[in-house]
Amino acid sequence: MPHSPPFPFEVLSQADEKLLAEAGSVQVFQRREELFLEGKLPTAVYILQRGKVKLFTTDLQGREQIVHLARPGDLMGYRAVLGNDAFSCSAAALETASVLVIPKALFFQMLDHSPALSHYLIRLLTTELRHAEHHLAGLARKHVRSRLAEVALLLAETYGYEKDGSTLAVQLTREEVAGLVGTATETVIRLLHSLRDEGLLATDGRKIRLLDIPGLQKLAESS
Amino acid sequence: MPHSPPFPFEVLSQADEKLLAEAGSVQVFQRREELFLEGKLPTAVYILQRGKVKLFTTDLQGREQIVHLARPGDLMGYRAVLGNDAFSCSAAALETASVLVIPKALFFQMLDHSPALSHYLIRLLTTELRHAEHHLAGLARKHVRSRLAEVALLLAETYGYEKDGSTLAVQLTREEVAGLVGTATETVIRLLHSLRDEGLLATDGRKIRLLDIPGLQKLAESS
DNA sequence: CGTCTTCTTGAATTCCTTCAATACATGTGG
DNA sequence: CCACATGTATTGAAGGAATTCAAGAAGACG
Repeated sequence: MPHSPPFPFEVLSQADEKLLAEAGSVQVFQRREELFLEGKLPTAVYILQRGKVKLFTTDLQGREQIVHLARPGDLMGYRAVLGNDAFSCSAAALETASVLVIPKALFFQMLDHSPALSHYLIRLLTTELRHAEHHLAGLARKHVRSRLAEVALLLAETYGYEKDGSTLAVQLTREEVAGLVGTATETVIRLLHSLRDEGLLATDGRKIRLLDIPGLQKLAESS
Repeated sequence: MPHSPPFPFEVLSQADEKLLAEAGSVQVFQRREELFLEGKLPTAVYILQRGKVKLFTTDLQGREQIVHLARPGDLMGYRAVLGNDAFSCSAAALETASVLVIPKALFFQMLDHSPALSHYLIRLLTTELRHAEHHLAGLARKHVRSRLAEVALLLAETYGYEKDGSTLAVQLTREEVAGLVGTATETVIRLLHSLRDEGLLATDGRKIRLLDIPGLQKLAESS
């Protein structure tokens, strides 16, 4: 369900934009490179400019639970900064990503004299919270099978399709899909096959084609 | 994990406080009475003054998933209002609750000329989002057994204890506990017995006494 | 080409759900 | 205050869903 409104450079004053250009920096991360780590103290907020990034927590057994998928325009790390707290999750690039890094002090400065930015942040947080709660209610009650269908639709909604109009424009390992669904890698594999057998989707390595969206939606709603 | 900072009347200007006194109204709800319903359009935000309230969604099979427990000082329904959207969950009193009802227009008015209120809301949303994500990661991966231990600790953290210092100051039906944990009522019953047999807690009807908090914490962390 | 990661499959087991039946509690109207 | 109706709690048994472990195949990558 993560699809937050993109960061609105429009809400920034000219002065802020200038500050940003001076104090902010653009960094590039390759697949698997980490932008920041769960438990560390934040020094900046991050705006994704190009590429794809996953936000995830790691449990004691070393398994990843992905809590958010970011796309260009998304603001990351701002919760730790706002709450003056350690990062509650880690962030890593899913594919080459370029990121605008805004030092903490600058972010607060901008926040202080921009009511528009405050209001934007409130909207953003509201959206994310709604998604988190929806996700939560789903995880608690639905079978893994339904959740997998939901994740397939989520990926489509978040990153869209290739030119063919049906192949997901993001490629994840089975393990990463498992981290999204909240299940074991083996279960993802078996259930992907099961959904394939029912004609809901097709797989080719890490490529996934959605063949029957209404069918997937129905499955995602059920159980 | 819901324990948001209480609504700070201090951040309100004198003018706002006056408006609130004039346009706001206090309503009392008995146990099971609903403050608002999932899917309906909001007309107000709600500040809990006394009592306990659950926020929950209902799935197709009619099972409730509790997404938040509110306590005095908590603001409710503000997300639907902010997002100009239908309520994403319902709210019902767990015990007699008195609630300050603030009409939507008034809330926006207050928000518009109070940066302090904006900043407060940002903090509030940040806190709730962190809790939601933590809850989410837990639900996805942990066994029901661990989640039940977590819920017991959550209830203690949220509503505290009776005078004896160990009995939870909130009484829920087994079904409500199941709605918090995300499981079936029967499973809650069986696992409560199992935790009792291990000396982690004791039950007497709907009263629950926590006997071994470190033990419960250890269990909640694991699996 | 060989190594390392990722993917796949099978089998056993655990955990949890569901259904069904019964006990207990609670509260209401007579 | 009792009798009954309703809602809640409990227990057993059967079945199903998903995890775990183990082992092998396929793919990626230097």
